[in-house]
Amino acid sequence: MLDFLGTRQRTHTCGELRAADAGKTVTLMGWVNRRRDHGNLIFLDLRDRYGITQIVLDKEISPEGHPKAEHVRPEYVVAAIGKVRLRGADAINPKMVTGEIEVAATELLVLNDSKVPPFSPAEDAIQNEEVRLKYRYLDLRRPEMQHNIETRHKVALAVREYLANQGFYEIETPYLTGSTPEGARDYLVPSRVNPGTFYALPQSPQLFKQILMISGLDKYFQIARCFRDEDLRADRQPEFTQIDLEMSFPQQETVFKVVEGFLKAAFEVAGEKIDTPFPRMTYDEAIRLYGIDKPDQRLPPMTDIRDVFSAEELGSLKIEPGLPIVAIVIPGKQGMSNTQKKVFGQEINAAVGPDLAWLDVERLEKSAEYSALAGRIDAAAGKNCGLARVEPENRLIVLSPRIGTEPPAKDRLWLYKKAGQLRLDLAKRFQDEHRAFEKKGNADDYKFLWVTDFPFFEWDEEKKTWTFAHHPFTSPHEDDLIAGRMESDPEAVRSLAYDIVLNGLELGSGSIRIHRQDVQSQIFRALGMSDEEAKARFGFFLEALQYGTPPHGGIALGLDRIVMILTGTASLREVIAFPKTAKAIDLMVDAPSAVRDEQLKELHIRPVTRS
RNA sequence: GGGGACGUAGUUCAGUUGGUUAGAAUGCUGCCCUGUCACGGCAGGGGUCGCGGGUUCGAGCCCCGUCGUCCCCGCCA
Repeated sequence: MLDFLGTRQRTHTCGELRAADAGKTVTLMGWVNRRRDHGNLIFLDLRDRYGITQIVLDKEISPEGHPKAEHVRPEYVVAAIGKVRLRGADAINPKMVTGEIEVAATELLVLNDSKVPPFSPAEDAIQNEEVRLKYRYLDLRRPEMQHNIETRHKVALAVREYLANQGFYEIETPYLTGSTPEGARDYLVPSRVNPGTFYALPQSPQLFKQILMISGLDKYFQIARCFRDEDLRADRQPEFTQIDLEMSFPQQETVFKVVEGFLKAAFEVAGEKIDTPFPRMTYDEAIRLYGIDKPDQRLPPMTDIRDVFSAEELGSLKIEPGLPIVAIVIPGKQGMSNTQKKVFGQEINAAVGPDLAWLDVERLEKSAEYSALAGRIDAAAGKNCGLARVEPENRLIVLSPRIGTEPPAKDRLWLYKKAGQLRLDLAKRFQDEHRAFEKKGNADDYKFLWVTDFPFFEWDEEKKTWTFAHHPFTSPHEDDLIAGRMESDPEAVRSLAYDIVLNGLELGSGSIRIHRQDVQSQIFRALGMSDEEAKARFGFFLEALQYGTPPHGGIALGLDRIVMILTGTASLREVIAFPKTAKAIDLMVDAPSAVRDEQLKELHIRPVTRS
């Protein structure tokens, strides 16, 4: 039998009563976390967002409430009315913040019952993610998830507050819109009143925020939902949230400062201190030192050690001339048994492939012929990594292209990327030994980095053409424009695009935009895009550009990823209230789903069955 | 699109070389218990071994297919 709430009101939450509250008459409401039945004495742990408080039902104190408590089960919703009292010295629970007190109930209202849940919110996350997602409301009751959602809220609020104080306006942009210039697939929404046409859900508010600058709004931000119909990953959901901003008349550094400011504020509300400003690194440097455009600086960089080899050594070791020789340090990795070394060797062989040779400097050290070389390698790599020495505290692997190797292995970029991948694979493989990925509770836990000077063009191997590396409204370096490199040497043109990287994760990406119509046309021409094509895709925007566009630029950061790092979780699903599976399915609402024929007809859509 | 891991009770898992009636813990149900807090004690119930097909005298176990979840590559610039 359920009780009616009547005019009862909650007086306190389940997380706030302390010893100082002893004697107060209170009304608590919440979910039954656990029930411990001792016959004439029943304990209920009452849970809400704020915590857990122990309620005692004593047959003598509450002859009516006690029998109700006998029938109460986990996840029932109850109201307990009674007096806060101090627990006896031996009954204090030091594990609970409310552990010094309990509520001796005089009255118990059973406000709602519950089916037996498929898993208990009182326990840690179950392995079965399918069940967690299907019963998301139960999963979200777990304190851990409530903490993640709380952190997300606090971060978003801190960002809003910071940006508002810096003079940014929060402005909403449409969800029902046209295709934006990111390269991903669009989610399409059919138009009923315009047969055969579709809206696209925004991959980002890119064009709108630029138009807001043309509109003279000066500083814009939005915590914006974005949609991209691409295959998913642990850190990629089909809909995700960006902290999106744009400002007029900025230099790159102006944008960096704003981002550093709100990140500092955001981390602070999550209880983490970070140092600003963040270091800067060019794209070329990132590739050379880390083999990737999003370096994880919790690990030592790579070193090109070609210079320490003598001509004879290069010859006798059969190393391809003219290409880098890359040394990779595996921190905190030393002693291996012969069996381990054998397995290790096979793993690296598989990872580097047939075009690259590799050697373990420890082996080199032991050879009479090369021990001096080993010392020089060690010194060079150590210096670059800021280490006094590499072997034997750390392990040193050297990677070089075999002599006579064919393209693509002859390409520096290919080699650096391959080495960078190996560096990460090895770091992941030995993370239990070096523990570089574990939080240490200081500012070093968060290695922020600005990566700048991205190449403007990118070679599309599939389409055999140059394509834009960022998006087509990114401004090239003025110097490269002045020097005429757009035509003469497109590969060398740098863009005013920048990424913000944290611990090897791309947090966000932005650029200074093109504000001049003549430059914009030049870019489209360089990309081989005809005036007609450009007009068809972005006509409204090109038109807008011609009405007094101020220099402007901005950035967008993944809110979900920031919260993921702050909560130390391994998947975006842990920080999104209602996420989707790797196949973009919402298991709780069962979306996407088939719709009625009439609905399709109304939308002028006919399904095609693929054979 | 490709590769990998997993799928057995509500949940977490075990299940040997293919061999009787598929087990454990926990949760669940009932009874008992006035100081527990992962309470405890006694008793009980609970299975389409993801699904379909095949091999076999016999399949949770072997084979083929399929579905689902997760991870990675491609993709997402």
